[in-house]
Amino acid sequence: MTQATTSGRPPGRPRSGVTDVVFAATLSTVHELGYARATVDRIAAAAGIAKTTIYRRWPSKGALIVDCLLDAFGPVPLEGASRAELMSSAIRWIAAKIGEPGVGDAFAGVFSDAVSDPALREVLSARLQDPYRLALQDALGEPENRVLFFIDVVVGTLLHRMGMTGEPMDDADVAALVEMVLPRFADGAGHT
Amino acid sequence: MTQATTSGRPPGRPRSGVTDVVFAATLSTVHELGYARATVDRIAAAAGIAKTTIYRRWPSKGALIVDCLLDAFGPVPLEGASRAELMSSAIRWIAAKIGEPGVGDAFAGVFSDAVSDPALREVLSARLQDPYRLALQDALGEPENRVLFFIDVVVGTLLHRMGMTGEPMDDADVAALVEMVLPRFADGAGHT
DNA sequence: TAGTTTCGCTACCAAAAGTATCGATACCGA
DNA sequence: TCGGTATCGATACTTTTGGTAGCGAAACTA
Repeated sequence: MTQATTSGRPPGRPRSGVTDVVFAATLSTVHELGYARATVDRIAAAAGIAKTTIYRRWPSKGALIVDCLLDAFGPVPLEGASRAELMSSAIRWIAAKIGEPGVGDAFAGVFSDAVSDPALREVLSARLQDPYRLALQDALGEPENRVLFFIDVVVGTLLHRMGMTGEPMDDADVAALVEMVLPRFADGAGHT
Repeated sequence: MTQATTSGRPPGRPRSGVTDVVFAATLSTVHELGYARATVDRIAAAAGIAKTTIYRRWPSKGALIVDCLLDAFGPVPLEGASRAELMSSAIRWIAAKIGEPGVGDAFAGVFSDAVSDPALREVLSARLQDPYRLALQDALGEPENRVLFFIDVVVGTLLHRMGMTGEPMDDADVAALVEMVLPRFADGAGHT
């Protein structure tokens, strides 16, 4: 529950370690009620803590969701013998993550909020998109604009399906997405 | 200002023809302030009418935006000698429409709201997506799931770019999108 | 025990969607 | 010209929700 007591810890009551509980409560609440009805009050109740405690740690609901998604996603598994395998596994990985209960709704939800909130858009871009963009640039040796386009296509397609149907994309269509994207990225062909 | 007075009109004061003014006010307000700050109050003020008048015609803000988008988009220009030309022009058409001031923001905004509002999602799917889906199925002779996938890719990509950057996709990337999509749709190749 | 910080709790504010009411107005038919 | 009817603008209201303020209690250090 409490932090390690090794070195110069600041005085006062230590913060209780509730981030994991809050993340789990966030995803399950979003999964049960949808993004809009997953109010901060309800998330706090599901986590068994007070709403004010959430606002002591995260400056806004959007920032909480972004952190929650960061925790849910983790690093991209950029593995594969060839570029084709690497990109294929990355696409299937993000598709599977978005299909996990609550994750897709939360993702589409923050994305929606970011449309009319430049500050949240900045958070979303810098905290969530940039790490994956940089990892992809590094692994593929592609310029920034190509990787951004790749992300637009893959994530945009998956979120559009999620937003229009409420369900994640099935395996067959994910496979079609892989087959559509790969020829323009897997080898040196194609450019912007 | 008033309706035609030809035949059996219902008694009472006729509705004033303000839909065009409201649509224009909606787009310009969304363009100026963004989706979230384009409240119904402000839209009504921009249109020079009362908020209650808007709610007499549209049951919700989402329905208003969908109608506004329907009016802004109009029918798809499905023309072109070959399938490739037809699809290419359709993609460029929707990209250009989304790039028009206010349209992209409004589109991304309702889409966002629809994520956590099944009723609005139904409106969005039936009123906005289905007409274009059916027209494409008819023009291309493709099954429903293929056309839905096509729409997911094209619209999803364009909206993701709009949502992450706040700016519509530029011509070069739209061209890249066309080149990516065409080979999997323009001929009989590829299937889900 | 004194000092410091976080805790939960309650109350609160502001914004915005949507509703209710009411007098005024515009149209029809007689 | 005069009722009948339905819409108009205006105002006030309810409800929900993100976010803030203040307070006494609890947890930790020295």
